[in-house]
Amino acid sequence: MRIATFNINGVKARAEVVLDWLRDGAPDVALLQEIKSVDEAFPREPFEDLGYRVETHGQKGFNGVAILSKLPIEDVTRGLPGDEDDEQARWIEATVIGARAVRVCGLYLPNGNPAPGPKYDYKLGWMDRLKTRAEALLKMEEPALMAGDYNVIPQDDDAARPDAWRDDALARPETRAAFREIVNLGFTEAFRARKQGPGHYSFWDYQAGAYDRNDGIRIDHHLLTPQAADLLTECWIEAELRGREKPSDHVPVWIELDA
DNA sequence: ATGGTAGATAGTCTA
Repeated sequence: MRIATFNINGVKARAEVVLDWLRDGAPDVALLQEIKSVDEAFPREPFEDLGYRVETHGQKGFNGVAILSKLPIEDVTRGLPGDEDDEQARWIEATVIGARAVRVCGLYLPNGNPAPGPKYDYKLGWMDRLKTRAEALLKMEEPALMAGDYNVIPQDDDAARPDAWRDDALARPETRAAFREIVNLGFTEAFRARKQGPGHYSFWDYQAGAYDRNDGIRIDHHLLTPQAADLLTECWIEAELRGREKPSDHVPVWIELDA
């Protein structure tokens, strides 16, 4: 089972790019972030025509997540638990039925800038709720993963210019600590389980020729429960996509599970 | 120091 996470930065603007990408790579499951569309406006048909079930959790204008799956899916839930008043569409879950059943959570973690401030408080509060959901996933003792745009640069190695991000909401010490707390519950960060060292990025800003200068950051991650980590065979970043026509500012991050 | 770009939307907000 191959699963990719991809912040597409708007499904209306990116539909053709994403459809071409799906035709080329044919992931079994695609977790999409920043669909920037309400559910009713998501262009389901061309995705269904490629053999994907389409489950969306959108809102007007911003945010929004989706799960596309070639495999059967069950028990879809929307919204991160823990705050009834949170109206931002940033979380969707489903159980994907392959050779093994895998609980798949797609997430778009708040950016949090400017920090400090109310947006940063919302980010840290959201991460606290994420930790609670993560603890519950671990207790199931089944293959499960949480993947998406975390808006977290975990370590200095994950940025081309770490000093430029030092005070940013994506890299502040409180952000990194909250991310570590979740990982250290017992999750495997798939990419770092497969590859160490600097120079691996999943996002390049549209501005100032960031991609041409390889001025990137690695903020899109797969966190696996121990039972899912046992099934991990590969993890890779499809950086090449950033250099094509009309790209998203993020690129897909893939994992392959023996499931 | 500022502005540089992109998307959704319809004046700005988010990133």
